[in-house]
Amino acid sequence: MLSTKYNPAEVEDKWYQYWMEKGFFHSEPSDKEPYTIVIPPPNVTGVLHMGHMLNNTIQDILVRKARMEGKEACWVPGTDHASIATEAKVVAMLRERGIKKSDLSREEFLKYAWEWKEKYGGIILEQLKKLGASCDWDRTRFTMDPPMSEAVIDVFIDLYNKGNIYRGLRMVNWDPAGKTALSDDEVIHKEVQSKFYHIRYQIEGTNDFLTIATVRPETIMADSAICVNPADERYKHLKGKRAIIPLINRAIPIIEDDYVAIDFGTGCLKVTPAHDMNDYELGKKHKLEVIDILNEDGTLNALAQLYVGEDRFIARKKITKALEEKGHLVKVEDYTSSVGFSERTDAVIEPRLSLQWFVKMENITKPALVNVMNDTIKLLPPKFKNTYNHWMSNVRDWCISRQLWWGQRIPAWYDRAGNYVVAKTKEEAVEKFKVQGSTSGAADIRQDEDVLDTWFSSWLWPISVFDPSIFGDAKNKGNKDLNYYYPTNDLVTAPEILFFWVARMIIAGYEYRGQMPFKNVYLTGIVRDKLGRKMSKQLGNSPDPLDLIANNGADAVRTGMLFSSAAGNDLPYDDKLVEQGRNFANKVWNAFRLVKGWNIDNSLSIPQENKVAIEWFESRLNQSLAEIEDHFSKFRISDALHSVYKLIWDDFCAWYLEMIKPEFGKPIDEATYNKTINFFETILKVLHPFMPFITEELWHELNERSERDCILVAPWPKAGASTAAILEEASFSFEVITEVRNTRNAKGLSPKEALKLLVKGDGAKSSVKSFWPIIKKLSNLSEVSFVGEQPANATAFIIRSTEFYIPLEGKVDTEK
RNA sequence: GGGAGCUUAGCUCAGCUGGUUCAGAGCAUCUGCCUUACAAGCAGAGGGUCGGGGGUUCGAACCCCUCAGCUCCCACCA
Repeated sequence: MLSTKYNPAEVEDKWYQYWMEKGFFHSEPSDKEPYTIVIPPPNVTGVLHMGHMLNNTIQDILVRKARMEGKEACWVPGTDHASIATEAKVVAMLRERGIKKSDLSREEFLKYAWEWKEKYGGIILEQLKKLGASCDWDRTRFTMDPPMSEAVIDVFIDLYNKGNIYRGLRMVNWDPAGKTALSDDEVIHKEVQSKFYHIRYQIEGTNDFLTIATVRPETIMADSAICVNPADERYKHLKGKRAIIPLINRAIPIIEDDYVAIDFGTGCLKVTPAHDMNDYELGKKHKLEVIDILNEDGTLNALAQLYVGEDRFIARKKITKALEEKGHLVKVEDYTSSVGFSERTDAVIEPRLSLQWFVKMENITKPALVNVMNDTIKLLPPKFKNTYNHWMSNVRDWCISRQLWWGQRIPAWYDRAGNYVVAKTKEEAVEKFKVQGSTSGAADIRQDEDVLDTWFSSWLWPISVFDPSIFGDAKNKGNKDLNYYYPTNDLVTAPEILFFWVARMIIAGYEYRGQMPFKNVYLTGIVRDKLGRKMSKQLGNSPDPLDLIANNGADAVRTGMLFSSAAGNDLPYDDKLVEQGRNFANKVWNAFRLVKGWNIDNSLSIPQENKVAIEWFESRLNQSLAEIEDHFSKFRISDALHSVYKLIWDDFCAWYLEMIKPEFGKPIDEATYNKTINFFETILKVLHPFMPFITEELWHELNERSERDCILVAPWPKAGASTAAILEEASFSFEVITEVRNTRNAKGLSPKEALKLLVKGDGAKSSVKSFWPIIKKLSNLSEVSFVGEQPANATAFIIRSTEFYIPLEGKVDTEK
């Protein structure tokens, strides 16, 4: 006797292993139409969280459906080296072991990092298997696999040779204590009580003054201009004049820019391009001088003229005093501002200009913009097109150097004089120096210390997973895999990386393949908790996905996640959803138990009502299949699941099975039974992409199967014709049945009395002729007779203009 | 500050082209049922000024204007 409860634990691992053993997930180029997805590679040291679950469930659904449709389905898995996040984790791990990164050489640090990667690198992929992800594991890639890294270097060199990579000044977060640049993620912003100093500058050639407000008076020696808003009436008279920096008496221009807020501070802004991110941009725009007055340890240098060698904060105190003495300090206000601190040394971050590597975007972005706007590449939901357009039309050059060790090291080499060449190896670099007339040998040159931005490797992902060898070699058209699988079909990812990653993959796709990397981009929402907060480790508000799977089964978790996740909308997660998924699996299981328990009598002929039931369900099934197909074609995956859910729970279980169910202990006729098995198989197939495990299990329970006859490769059912008439008749009949049951139940009446109370018609012309036996069966009304001759002693009831008659006398079956 | 979006039942949301699914679904709540597949179930019920106001239209949850509230992304304030 089969348990009334479905037990996923007994089933899921078994089938996953079977699929793997039989090689069902593996794909090779073939005659079939390819269907390809590349996974958004999770951080190599990451663990599975709810966002991954949602994302990968959607991908798996798409891949499984494509596989059933007879396509050559290929889902490429892999991981990302995620330089910042991984390096931070390794640093933290070392710290726990009492090792400071600063005490290690680059080589030693990288050795630890690779050890860490080897140890934890595979975890997340193993977790995806528990979810049922049907990836082609033979194709697993890592963004720092040697060939993948080589591709990244090739691209750098190629773009450099084409003039699309340059060295430029950029503000970085400088840690004066650690004497190192920090990535944005290593900076902790804190609200700090500070002072707002109002300082007056004399206007050249007059006895007038203007007053600026600053929190950093020690940087006035680095000022290049004073800026006011052109619309500011107060300062119209200053146009074209110059102001004199107090104490050092240097004259600087007064410029106008609407960047300056009229109502903030005094409306006059001191522009200090060397020591403020915004001022730098402003300085660039107005071609101002950049005067860097700080040393790398945060002390003032000779350019400052004053307080040379003093620390910036000491200098601040001293200069404030000096300004006050000279009458230049108008007032000091309390002010709260956000200040960046070094995560490593807790020193106040100094914005510092340094030479970084940039990708010049204007030469390579155009096809990426055009082909999204004209829907060659479709963003789903399309609302993201606006955002994309706005961003791509205003792209800034991409700073690709990162002050880290974990990643692809920039292939630039410097000689002692500071000249540089870009070359793949040291030997090549020496050669290039030689060509330039430099005498630097291998011992004289050193490689750039920085690594490349993680996205500079992952933007190649859809190409390099298939063939990493094509970059920087215009003649290389790529291998068989690349030509077969590229462009891929769908990309499923989170909207927050639309620009970081998606846009850049599109750029790289056109630059290196002259073709889009994927056709559709499905943007999922963020998984949130009940309070609407993003699920995160810190908050501890995320359930452990593996626990969820262990307790409810992967099928339940997959459907649970999908029940409420329209594309691009956030998913408010609730355990109830998984429970609903589990209940659904159980419902399917019990439907199977019912059918499995029937005895077949092949001498029985098919009863009329079963014929009708079959005809109806066939139509209803086809109607649903068309609906499901429509949802899929528009990437309404959640809606597709809802349709499947309704088809199975309501139509198949609640109506169809009840219609054909033989009386207890009695056998079923063979024709009905066979047809029912048939239907069951079909609904299992459409359910398979959502619930791969239970469907595979039941597929094998319903029939004897050969070794490779698995539901995951069973042909996807196509919608046939459905007859409107029978669907209409059925829905009307269901109304009648429901009315009869309800009226009687609600009022505790006999059917006879109940029918008198039924709703009167609304004018529709409907027939229930062929459904009459079914109505009688399902509403337990053996004595009710249908339209036509009104029997003697009968009373009529009407639903929607159709009359029914019930005898006033005689036995009315109320007991059943 | 720049951009995008949201507001429909207690909760989460559908509602796709303005008109036969038009006021819906699931969950939650309440009522009655351990009924021979399923209590992880079945049969029912209640619950709404479709954020407020104005407009266009024969007709508005849907289009326009406006007000209010919320969310996200980017840039971050001398």
